Amino acid sequence: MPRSFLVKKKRGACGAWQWKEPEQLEWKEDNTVVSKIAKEQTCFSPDTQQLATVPQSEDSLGCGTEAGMRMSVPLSGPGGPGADTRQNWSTLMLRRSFYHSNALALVSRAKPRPRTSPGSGDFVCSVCHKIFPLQRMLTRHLKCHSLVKRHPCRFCGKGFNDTFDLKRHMRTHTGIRPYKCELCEKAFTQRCSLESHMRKIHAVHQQYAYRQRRSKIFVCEDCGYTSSRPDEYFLHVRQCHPGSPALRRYYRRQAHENSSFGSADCKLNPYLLYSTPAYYM
DNA sequence: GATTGCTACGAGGGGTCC
DNA sequence: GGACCCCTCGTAGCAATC
Repeated sequence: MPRSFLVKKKRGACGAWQWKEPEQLEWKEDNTVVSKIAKEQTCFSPDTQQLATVPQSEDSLGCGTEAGMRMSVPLSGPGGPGADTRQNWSTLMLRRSFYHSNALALVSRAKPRPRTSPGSGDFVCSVCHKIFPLQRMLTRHLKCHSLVKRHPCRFCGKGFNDTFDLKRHMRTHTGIRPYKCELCEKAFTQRCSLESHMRKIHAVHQQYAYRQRRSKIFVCEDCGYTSSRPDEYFLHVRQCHPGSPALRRYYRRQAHENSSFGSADCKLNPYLLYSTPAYYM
């Protein structure tokens, strides 16, 4: 039984949000989920910076293939499933406001435009006219204009463009809070929440520069175990969750490195585990 | 009603793999 | 070059509190 069934959901966090009926979702063969909300979609006009309702066919949902951003804004589902989450998780629905907030977020994000004219070598989004220095950044950005979400949540069906976003979202179901305050008993799902808490409640200011990478912590998404040491983390995963995808990724990497260095079985060597750079996982 | 603290999430930046 | 992975910041929305 997934731990998500045991998560106590604050009504405010989810109940007030609007969800979408599951039958309004279509699961594609590649395990992506796409809204079946049909004929009317909300479109953000980059020219007027306003939302408009436009007809839409599903064919136009391709990533960056059509001019104009399309966001689905289903308007049904009074009350939402927030009150039902404890009773029937199997009918969890996508939040209506997920799409709505997406649209609004893009409206708000459309305002700051640090660069208005592309230089040579820049890549411009044909939908929102944002400028990116690298092609791959534009390619990835175009996914946010698409309704196709390649990483669906197996609990609630909500889709994400990024695996990290999905992993982060899954903590709302599993209740795992890896970021623990050392000065009180509180724990948080995200580092920024902990840092905000430390700053506001304990007046502890982080000694990090803007966008500076923090010290890596390893989080077991199966049970919530955390460690700042990769050897401890992998030993835990190997002992408690031998089928973990994280472990399989680690083994793959070890196999790759073994083939490079010609060494024999070292994937169970804790010293080698410890030598694994933190960013490998 | 305003403020505060927290949750959740979108999305850009960057490193690495295939 | 695209995909993957992980990081960060910014912010909307909510409940609790003032």
